[in-house]
Amino acid sequence: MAKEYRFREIEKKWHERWNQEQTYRVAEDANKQKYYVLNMFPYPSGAGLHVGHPLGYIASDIYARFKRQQGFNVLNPMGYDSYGLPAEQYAIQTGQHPEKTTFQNIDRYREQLDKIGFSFDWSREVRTCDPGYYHWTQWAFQKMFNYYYNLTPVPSPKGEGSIQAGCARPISELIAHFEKCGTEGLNVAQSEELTFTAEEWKAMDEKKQSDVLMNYRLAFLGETMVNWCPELGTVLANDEVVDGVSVRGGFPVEQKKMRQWCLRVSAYSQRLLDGLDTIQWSESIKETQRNWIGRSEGAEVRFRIAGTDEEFTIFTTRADTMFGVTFMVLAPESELVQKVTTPEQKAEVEAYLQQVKARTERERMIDKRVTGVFSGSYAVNPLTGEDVPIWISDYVLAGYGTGAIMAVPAHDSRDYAFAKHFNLPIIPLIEGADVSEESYDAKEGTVINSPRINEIKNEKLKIKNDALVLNGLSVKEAIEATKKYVSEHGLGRVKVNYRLRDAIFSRQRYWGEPFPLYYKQGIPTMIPEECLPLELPEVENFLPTATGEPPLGNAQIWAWDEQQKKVVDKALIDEKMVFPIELFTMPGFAGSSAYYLRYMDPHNSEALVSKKADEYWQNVDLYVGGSEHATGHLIYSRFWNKFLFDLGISCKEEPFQKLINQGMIQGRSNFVYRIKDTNTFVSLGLKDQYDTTPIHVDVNIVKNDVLDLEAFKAWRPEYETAEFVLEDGKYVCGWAIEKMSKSMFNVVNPDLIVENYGADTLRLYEMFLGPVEQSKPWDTNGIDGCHRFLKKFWMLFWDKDGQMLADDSEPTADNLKSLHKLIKKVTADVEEFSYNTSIPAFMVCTTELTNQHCRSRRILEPLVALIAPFCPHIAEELWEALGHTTTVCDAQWPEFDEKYLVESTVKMPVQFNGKVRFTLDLPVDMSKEDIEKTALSAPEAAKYLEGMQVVKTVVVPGRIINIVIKPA
RNA sequence: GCCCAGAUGGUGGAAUUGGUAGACACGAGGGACUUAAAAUCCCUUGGCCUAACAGCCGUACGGGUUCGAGUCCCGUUCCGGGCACCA
Repeated sequence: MAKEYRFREIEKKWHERWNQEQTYRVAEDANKQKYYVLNMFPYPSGAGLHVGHPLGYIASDIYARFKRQQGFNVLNPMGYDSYGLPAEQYAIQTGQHPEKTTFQNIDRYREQLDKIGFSFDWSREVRTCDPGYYHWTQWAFQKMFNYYYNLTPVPSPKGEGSIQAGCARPISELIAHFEKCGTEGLNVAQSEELTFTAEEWKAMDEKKQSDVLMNYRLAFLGETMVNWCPELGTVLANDEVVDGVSVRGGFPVEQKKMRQWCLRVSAYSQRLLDGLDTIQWSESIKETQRNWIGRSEGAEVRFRIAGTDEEFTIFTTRADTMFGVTFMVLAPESELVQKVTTPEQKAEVEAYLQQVKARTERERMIDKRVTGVFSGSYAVNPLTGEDVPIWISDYVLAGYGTGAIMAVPAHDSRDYAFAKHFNLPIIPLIEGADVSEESYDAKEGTVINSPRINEIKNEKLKIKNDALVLNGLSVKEAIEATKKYVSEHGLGRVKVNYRLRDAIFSRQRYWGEPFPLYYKQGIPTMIPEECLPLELPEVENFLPTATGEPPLGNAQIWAWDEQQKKVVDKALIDEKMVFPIELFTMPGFAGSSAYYLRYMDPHNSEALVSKKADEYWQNVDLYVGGSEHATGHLIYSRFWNKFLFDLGISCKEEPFQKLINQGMIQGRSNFVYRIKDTNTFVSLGLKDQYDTTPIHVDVNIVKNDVLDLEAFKAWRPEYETAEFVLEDGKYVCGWAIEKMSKSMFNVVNPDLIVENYGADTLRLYEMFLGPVEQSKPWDTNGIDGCHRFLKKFWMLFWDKDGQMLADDSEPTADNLKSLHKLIKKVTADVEEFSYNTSIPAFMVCTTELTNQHCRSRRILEPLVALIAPFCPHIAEELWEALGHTTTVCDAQWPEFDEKYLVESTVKMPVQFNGKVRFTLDLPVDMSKEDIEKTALSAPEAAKYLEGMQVVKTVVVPGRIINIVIKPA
C-alpha cells in the first residue's frame, strides 16, 4: 500500500508537539545573531479572519523560519491591537461590552491562527488593552508632556559626523531658559511664536505659565480645528479622514474648534524626512510619506500695511516673483482680517466671512469656484514700494504658512484665476511666457521685468540704494538671489515649511487608554509615574455622545486623590487635594506606536523595554503590513520611536529597517443569472438569450465556476424550487473581482481551506497566488494544483509499500543538479520575497527527482529543509520519518554549490516538442560560424549528437549556442 | 494638475536583470486506466500559414540605441496608488 498524505493527522500532531515543546520560544542569546521579523498586529474584529489576513503572516513566517534555519536567533511575535474604534464599534453594534467582545474575538483569532502553523512566540503576546501594556503607552505620553523639541541641529548619536535636525529635551531646560532670558535666542518647535522676557515669565502666575508651556510641550493641550465626526461621537486624526468622511464607517466629518490633546509630530518633520533615506521601504510608501510631510523651501517676507506701521508676513516658494505681485490674499480665518478691513468694506467682508463659515470642508473641496472680497486696505511691496490691494479669500488656508500670501497671477494658476475673476492686473516676469490665457507656473526660463522699467521711486521704501536686479537670471538663480537679498536687508528670512500637522491625540470614546493626568485648579497635572498604569474604569454606559461628552464622564470612581495617590470617587472632588481626572481617552494609534519595543521584553514591569533587551533586538529587521498605514501608523511609530531614541530608550532611530507591503486579497464573487420574474436560472454562456438579473451567490457552493445545484437549492428557501438552464450539463457562474465582504458572499474562511486541503496547502497557495506585494483576487480555482504538488512531494519519499525509501546511496550528478538548482533559486527568492516563483521551482525539482527515482538521503534531506519554511507540517513529518529527533525548524539551510551546476560545458538537455535542445558555454570573441563549428564538434556535445539530426542552431554571440536536434 | 508604480496567452503570473518570451499553475481539449465515478497518469494548448516539416508575426501603441530589447532611452494611450486651492 502506498503511503497516503494524511494532512489532517500530520498537522494536528505537530501543532500539539510544537505547543508541548515550546518550539518557537526565543530568548536573547549573545552567541547568535538576532533577526526581528514582525507583522502589523491585527484588530480582533468580530468577523474573524478571512483568507486575506494570513497573507502577510505567512510571508513573514516563511522568512522567519528561513532565517532560523540559517542560524539566526529569530524574534517573530504576535499580539492584538485591541483598543480603539473598530473594536468599540463592533461592541456597540452587538450591544455588548467592548472588553467582552474583544476577548472573544481574540480567542477566535488565536484559534484560527493556530491552525495555519505559524512560528510565533506566543509567550511574548501583547494586547494594547492590557494594563501591563498600556502602562507604557501612558508613560510615553507623560514623557512627551515633559519634553519640548529643540530645533538646533545636534551631532547625531550615530556618529560619523552626521547632523540631526534637533532633539527632544526635558521641559525643565526650557523653563530654565525662560527664567534666564525669556524667549530670546529660542529655536524650538512651537504652536505659535511667542515673545516675552525673563521678567515677564517670572511675573506670570502658575496657570499662565502652564498655558505658555503648552505652546512647546511635545504632548500638549491645544485649541485647534479638529475633524469632528458626530456619528462616531469623536474627533479623528487627519489620516482617519478621507474626502471629508471617516475612514471607518464613512460618516461625515466637520471642522470644529475644540480643546484637545495633541502630539507635536511636526517637530520631527525634518528627521522623519531624512530617515526615509536610511530605510529599505518601497519607493511608493516613502513617496507617500514625503508628500504627507510636504517639505517646501521658501522665504517669509514681511509686507507693511499702507498708511500704518503694522506689518504682516507671507510665505512664498517663488521669491523671484516679487516684482509681479499685484495683490495680497488673506485666509478668512486670519487674525489680520479684522485689522485690515476698512469701515467702508466692513459689511461686505462680514458677509463673506459668514458665507465661508457656512460651508463645510467637504463643500469647499467639491466646489472650487473663485470667491473673495476686498478688505479696503493696501500693502506695500517692499521691493517696489507699490501699493497692492489686500483681498480675503478661502483659497488661502489659515493652517499653512502664515495664512497670507502675495499673489503673482502671471505665475500661479490659482492667483491667475482670482485675478481674472476680479479683474486684477497680471504682470509677466518670464521671457516668452504667454499669460493671456493661463498662468505660466513652470519654474524655468529667464527673468524679465524685475525690476520693471520706470520702477516707482518711492520714499516709503526702507531701502533706496542697492536695489535688487533679477533680469537675465534663470528662475532658480532669481529665487536664490531674492532670498539672499530679503534676508540681508531684513525684509524677511529663509524658511522651510512642512505640511505635516500635529496629531490630535484625544478621543471622546470609552475603549482606549485613559490619560494619566488630572486637573488641579484647571492645570493639567501628571499622575506620578510610580502610580501608573491608570486603569480604565468601569462604566454603566459606554456609548459615545453626539455632543462630544466623553463616556468616561459616566465613571463614578474617577477622581485623583493627590495625598493618597489613588483613584477615588468623584463625589470627593470638592474635598481637599481631590481633583477630576481627564475624561478623554487615547486614539487607536497610541497603543500601536511602540508595540514592537514591548515584544522585546513583554513582561517587564520596571520599564517599557530593558536596556539589555533593546540592545540585543535593536529594531525590526523586517516589517510586513498593508500600505494603507503609510500616513498613519507608519508615521506615528517613526515619530514615537524617534522620541524614545532621543530619550535613550530605543537604540535605533528608525523602528522598521525593511518594510514589505503585502497586497490586499480581494474577493472573487460569483453570480447566477435569474430570468426576470421567474425562479429559473440560466448558465453564463446562455444568459444573453434571456432578460436576466445577476445575483451574488455564495462562493462556497461554487467550484471552478460551476454551481453545485443541490447546495444552491438548499442555500436559501426561495431557491428550493429553482430550475436551471444548463450548458453542457453544467451551470456556469459569472464572476467579478470585488472587495472581500460578507454582503457579496465572497468571503473565504481559511478554516475551510485548512479543513479540506490542510494548512500547508493554504500556505503554499497563498504564496503561489502572486507576488506578496501585489493585490490580487482570491481564486480557489488553482488550489488543487498546490495540493497535488504536496501529494507528489510526499510520494517522493515513500516506496510502493509505504516504506521510507531514503537510503545512503550516492546521489547522481542529475540528482545534485536538480537539488542545487533548487537551493539557488529558493534561497534567492526567499531573500527577495518572491515566494511565488520558488513554488514552481519546487514543482519542477520534485518532478525531476521523481523521474530520476532519487533515493539518496543526501538529496532528500536538504529538500525537506528547503520546503520547511513553506510547509512546516509536512516537513516535520518527513524529517521525523528520515530519522531525526530534532525539529526541522533547526535543520540547517542547505548551502548552494555552483560546481554541481557547471560540471560540464553542456547544460542539461531540455526536452520539448519531441526534440532535444542543449546549450554550450563558449568563449566571448568567436565568430558566429566558428561557434557553430566548435559547438558541433565539441566532445561534450558528441554524445548528444550521436544518431541525431541537427534541426536548427541558434547562436548568441559571445554567450551560448543552442542546438535543436531530433532523432535522425 | 504634481509625484510614484504598472501594462506579457483564455486566467494568475515566469523570464538568470540586455541573451531561446510565455517557466509553473489554473482553465480548456484529447487520450490511458476503470463496470462507472473519484483519484491518478500521458499528450496538446500565443496568433497566422501548413497534411507535415519548415516559415512568418507576436510582451499596450509609435520611434530610437544595440549583433541582440518584455527588459535601456524618447514620445503616446490606458489602469492602479499617493498628494492637492500647501502659495
